[in-house]
Amino acid sequence: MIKITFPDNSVKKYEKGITPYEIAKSISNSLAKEILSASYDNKIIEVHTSLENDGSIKFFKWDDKEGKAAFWHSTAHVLAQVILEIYPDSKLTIGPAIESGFYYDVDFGGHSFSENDFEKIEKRILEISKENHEFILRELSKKDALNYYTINKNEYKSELIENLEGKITFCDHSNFTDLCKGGHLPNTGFIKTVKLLNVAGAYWRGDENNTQLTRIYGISFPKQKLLNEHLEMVEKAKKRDHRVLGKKLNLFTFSEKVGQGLPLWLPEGAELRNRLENFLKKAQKEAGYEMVVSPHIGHKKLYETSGHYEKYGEDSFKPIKTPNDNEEFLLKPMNCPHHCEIYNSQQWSYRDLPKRFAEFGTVYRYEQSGELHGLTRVRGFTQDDAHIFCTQEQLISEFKNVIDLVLLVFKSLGFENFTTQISLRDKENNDKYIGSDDKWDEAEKAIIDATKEKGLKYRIEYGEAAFYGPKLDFMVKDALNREWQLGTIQVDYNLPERFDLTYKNEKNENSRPVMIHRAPFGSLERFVAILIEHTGGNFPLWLISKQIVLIAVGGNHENYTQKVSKLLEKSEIRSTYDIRNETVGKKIRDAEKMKIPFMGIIGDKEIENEIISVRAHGGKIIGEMKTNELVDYIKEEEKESYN
RNA sequence: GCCGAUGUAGCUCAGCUGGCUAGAGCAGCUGAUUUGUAAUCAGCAGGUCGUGGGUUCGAGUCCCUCCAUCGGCUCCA
Repeated sequence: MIKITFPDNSVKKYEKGITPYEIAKSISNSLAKEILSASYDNKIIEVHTSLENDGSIKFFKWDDKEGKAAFWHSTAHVLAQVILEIYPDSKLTIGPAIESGFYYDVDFGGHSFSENDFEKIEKRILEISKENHEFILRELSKKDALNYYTINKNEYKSELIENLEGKITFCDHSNFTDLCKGGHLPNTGFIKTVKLLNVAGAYWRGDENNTQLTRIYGISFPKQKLLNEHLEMVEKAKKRDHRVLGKKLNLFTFSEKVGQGLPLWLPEGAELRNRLENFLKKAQKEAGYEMVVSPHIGHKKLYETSGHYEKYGEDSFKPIKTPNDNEEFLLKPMNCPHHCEIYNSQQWSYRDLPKRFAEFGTVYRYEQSGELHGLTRVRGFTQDDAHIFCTQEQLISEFKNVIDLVLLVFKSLGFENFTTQISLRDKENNDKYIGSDDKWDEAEKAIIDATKEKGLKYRIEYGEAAFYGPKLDFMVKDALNREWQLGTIQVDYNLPERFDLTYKNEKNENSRPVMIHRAPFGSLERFVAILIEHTGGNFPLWLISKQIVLIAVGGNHENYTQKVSKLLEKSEIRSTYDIRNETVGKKIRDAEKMKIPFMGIIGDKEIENEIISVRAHGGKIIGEMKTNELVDYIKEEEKESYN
């Protein structure tokens, strides 16, 4: 007998060799029906795995992350089976579950695979699923495993096995077998509906020098209803897409003639963007920053000095030449070299530090065409950049101050669900980094301590640091759950060296300052994009371009309406009016579509009593008020909208 | 850059297997209406069907090139 502990800490004795599925069944039939996966001593196991020792068990259902993972991974197996059935010459590689669904990477050889192939595959997956094949994991020696894929001519699987230690496991179901570490459904019968979503190219092992495989994405569910719900959710999310809303709300546009990845800000969008800039300018001024301005191009030598030309020159826009071809300039891909030269324009004492130079600097980078994405990935964008030049001793406190600034920005705009990523050096491969180990250790420790102290949720990524220093990034997800980096704080030991930046220390000796790159928004473009998706276009009152629209009843009350609108504007309420010859209903509908927070109705009754009938976006009636009351009301609401 | 898909009016879309002057709704313009909390009615105008080439008696529809967009991969100073 073995002792098995349950999540509620109760312990029961079972025959040795019992499986999680049998245990579930012993508790109740309905539980057994719902069990998708299980773990034993916190290790994911198969529901048909025999338990030989004491341990603690957990069952996973559809509502658990682990349950979904088993479900989707198992579906990937059936997908693979069908692919081999239809395309016997194709080679399978890997097929994991992902956050929402699964994929399988396949080498189809020369065959071109497209969405047109989906239907027959989906149909066949469901046919097989209905046959209730059990997933059975079995162990093989490395030799036998390699042998299997030598016979079946699959060098991808062989490569995977070569890199595995210990026991190799295969998973069988129906007539299909696949190298697999485990984590499956009891049987295929659970899969009631499957939808293949798209085809993509993906390089073997994520390396672009390797063969490009065909990746098939899909998702499956235990009930048809769940699939429908999922598809509805995706449709809904698409409506929040900043590219869709940006068009509807007249915020920005792109033009083929201007060029890809080069956004054009329309008046409403530009106003919003200006307001964001002003907000940050004010906060930065309070935090001791000084604004600087630098040109959009810089001499090639500047970037040779900074090292950027050597590292990225090939992938950049080509240099601009002078008419006599004697000199070359680059569109600036970053602001730091300029700011280094600003620092270098005079001599500093340790008493002057830290210097904090800030600029809304527009930069140009040649991003690969396939990478461009609305406003989140563009070729010309404006960073809310600043560079802090400080002593090594000041680093920690400066770093913390920057975190505070980023948090202020995020809080004011209602970003609550962000995560942070600390990017450190690769532990093994230390050569590619610039600067002494001591300084790196100190800087890395400073970042980790500061992040912990501020109580931030963080994950550490080794090897993700820039070659010049470690960094802390603030990540936020978009409408479709894709993660984007917004704010960033980076420590830099390289540029002060390359630009020979100095200050006089207490002993009147030249000392090297440390540099911090930081951008709370990251870029105005990406930030606005994510802001659009977060708010669904319902921007906070302090930020939105038009706070209220005054709607004249009929076409007749235009003078009074315009007069009130001007009065509001004088009191710094951002007001507009609608005196078109249209019905009130129509004008309200239009204002609703443009997501204007407040609507003020003005007709005979209002003119007579010198009041305005106010309605909020979404239909809530605020009530009737005098102009000055309305001003106070909106101002109060605006204050609250800062969070 | 790579894999796959898409591109028809300002916007959202229809146009089946190639066949007379390419359609609709919204937006726009004109007129009527002077309106009370999410669409008043009527009329008009608007398209070298992304670009360039090809196949065909005939191309929005089939093939190729390029451009752009979308979903991924790689990349992201």
